[in-house]
Parts: sequence; structure tokens; C-alpha cells
Amino acid sequence: MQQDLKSKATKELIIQKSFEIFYEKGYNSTNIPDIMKETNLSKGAFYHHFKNKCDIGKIVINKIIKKRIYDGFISPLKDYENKNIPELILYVFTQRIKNYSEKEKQLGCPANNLINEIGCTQENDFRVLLSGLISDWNESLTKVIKEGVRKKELHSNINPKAISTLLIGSFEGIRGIRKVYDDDVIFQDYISSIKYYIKSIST
Amino acid sequence: MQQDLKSKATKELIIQKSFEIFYEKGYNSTNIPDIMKETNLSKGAFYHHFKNKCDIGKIVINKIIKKRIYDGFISPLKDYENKNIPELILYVFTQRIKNYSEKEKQLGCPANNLINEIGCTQENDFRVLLSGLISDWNESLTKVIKEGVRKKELHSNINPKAISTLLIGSFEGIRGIRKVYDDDVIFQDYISSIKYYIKSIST
DNA sequence: TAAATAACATACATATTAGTATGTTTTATT
DNA sequence: AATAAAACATACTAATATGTATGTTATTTA
Repeated sequence: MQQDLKSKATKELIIQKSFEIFYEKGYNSTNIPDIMKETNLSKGAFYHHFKNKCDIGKIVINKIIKKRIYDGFISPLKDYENKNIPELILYVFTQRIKNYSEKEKQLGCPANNLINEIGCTQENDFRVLLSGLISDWNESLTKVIKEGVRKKELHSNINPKAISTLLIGSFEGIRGIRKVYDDDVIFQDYISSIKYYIKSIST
Repeated sequence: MQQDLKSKATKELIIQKSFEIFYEKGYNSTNIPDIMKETNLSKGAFYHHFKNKCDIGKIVINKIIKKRIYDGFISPLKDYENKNIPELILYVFTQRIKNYSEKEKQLGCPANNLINEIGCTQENDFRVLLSGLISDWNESLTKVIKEGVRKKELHSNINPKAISTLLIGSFEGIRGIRKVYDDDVIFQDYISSIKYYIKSIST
């Protein structure tokens, strides 16, 4: 049973390091030796635990990137019962940005990076996983916006799904654009606009 | 003098084909032989006209991608004198989307693709060129929004630069996300939201 | 405790790629 | 027309990649 734990630990190490290097260099520019140097293990270890590069790519999406989106954007929406919905939405889309590390600002959103790099060009599997991620996010946010309408905290004539799409799209777009700048002006402008926008759909 | 023309034509052919393959496969996944196969010329021809891959990358940004952004998004803003500004902005950000080809929908925005793929990871030169592009766009749009405020077609309490940033960011974000879907729902939601948004900042 | 199997390491075969070096052909110049 | 130079083509080098085959060591199981 000790072997199981070791195997699991090794797998997780490789997955974690893979994520980090994909995030820093992109999926296509990352190679297996690069990853395994970080783990201090050999290439043989990699191919013992994983089928190939595509395999680890899909696992990274499912185990790491999915979790990041859930923890960062979906879970905080879950217990919306007692909260003011416009405030909750504003919080989710601005507070995280304010807390990003220098590295996270420079490198952008791991999910959006993958979407743009390999979303449509490579394996269809990637596309399905990534669109699933966005759909989950979009549905959760839409639900919260609908609840905001029900509670009369948001205008009744809005389109919840469309608003959710704009919120997610603008967030990802801005995180992408920020990558080519070396200051936070773009984030500040985004936050300013989102504040105004949420106010404009609030009652 | 005939040689000059031939040289120029060859260069332009290589630049054009490079753009197309970068657009379809991404910058990193494109190799010189791939490009030259499309031109029916040899690798020797490539290295006669260009220094290396990075060189052609920068030239593609400056000659093709820049022009696309200018023609598609900046020029249409130029003669705003006689036009209603909210209508002009709405037009620019929705009409193009409606006219995109299947390929353009699947592959997203060439500029945004490069921003996300190589914006921060590779050569600093790329970053500077791409941020310059976005800045030009942002400044032109900001100017138009300010004019809208001056003409009292847009609310006076808005932040033109911040609005411009949100418009550009959301547009690019949506074009990215669209790549992992195979229908236009995301575009329809985006257009719906942008219409509402522009109305909300209009007088 | 011996055999079997999992967890790795090492070596290797194959492919691909960037870039160079050196050809050949076309065009320009004198 | 002869020479020079530009516009390409071909051949090659060197580096790097993926994936496999075959080792060795640590665990597990019978």
C-alpha cells in the first residue's frame, strides 16, 4: 500500500510542475524534459505514469485549472443567499485582480491562455474540456444574476446569461491584454468600468 | 528595377503566408518549412529575405496584424464628426462580429491570439509591438468616447478611457472564448450585452 | 524468502527544426 | 558580352524533441 502513495505523490508532483511550466511557457513550448527537470525525476518516470504530452495536458486542465476556476470564481458565488448580489459579483470580479501576484499579472489566466493557444488548433479533447469549464462558470454566474433579479437587486429587464457572458469575457480579455503591459493601468480602468457597469444594472 | 519588384513580391508573399499559418496554427507551432511549402519557394528564399523566425513574426505584426486592427477598428472611428457616437461604437463592436467567416470565428482575433501566446513569454519586442497596437486602439476609441461626451450623446459622469478599455477587453475576451465553442451563442450574448451597455452610458 | 510487479533510470531510435554554407540561375551593371 | 550581384535552391549541421526499449531498484505478494 506504500507503493500506491508513492505513485500518487509522484503523479501529483508531475501534474503540478507541468501546470506551472505550461503556465509560464505555454503548452506548445513546454517539453517533457523541461517538466521532468523540475521534478528531479527521469523521462522514464513520466512515461510510466502518463501516456504522452496530450495526456498530461488534459489532466492538468481537469485537476489544476478546473479547480482554480472553481475555487476562484464559482465557489465564491455559491452561498449567495444572504448576500447582496451586485456586491457579490463586483467582489468576485475585482477583489481577485487586486490580489494577483506580479507573476499572475504577467502570465494572465491559465485557462484563458490555454483557450487561446490550443483551444481550437489542437486535439478536440482540449476544446471540449475548456468550453466545459467556461460553460460551468457561465451557468453558475447566470444563476446568481437571475437570483439578483428575483430579489430585485438587479433590473428586471436585463438578460442574465448575456450579462454573465460579458462579465466573463471582459475579465478574460483584460487579463490577456494585461500581459503585454508592465503596469496595472488596464486593470484599474477595467475595475472602474465594471463598477460602473454593475451599478447600471442594479436597482 | 525588375528585380526590386520581384523581391518585393516574394517578400510580401512570404509575409502573407506566414500570417495565415501563424493565424491557423499559432506562432510557436509554425515552422519555416511549413510557411515555405505554401509559397512554393525554398528555405533558402526565406533566409535570403528574412533574418529568422522572430524577424518574420515582428514583420507580420507590423504589416498585417496592425493593418487589420486599423482597418477594422480604428479607421471606422476616424470620421466621427457627423455620426452619432453611441451608434458608431455599437456598429464597430457588433457589425464585424456578424460578418465574420466561419474560419474567423473558429480562429479568433489574430492580434489577441499572439498577445496570449507570445505576449509575455517570448522576446520583449513582441510585447512592445502588441501593447503599442492595443494602446493605439485604446487611445483612438477613448478620443471618440470623449467626443461623445462633448456632444452630450454620452453621459458626462463616465470615464472614457475606462469604457474604452472595457469595450476592447470584452471584445477580445469574447473572440477568444468563442474559439472553444462551435456555435455563435457566445457572440449573440455578447452583442446583446454590449447593446444594453452602450445604451446605459448614452444620454 | 522467492517470484512478480511496480517505480523508476538510461540508452536509443526517429523526427523535426532552426539556421548555415554553398551551390545555381536570373537580373543588373559596366 | 563580361562581370557582379541579387534571388533563389540544395545540402548539411547541430540541436532538440517525442516516444520506446530495456535496464535496475524498490515493493508487494504468494
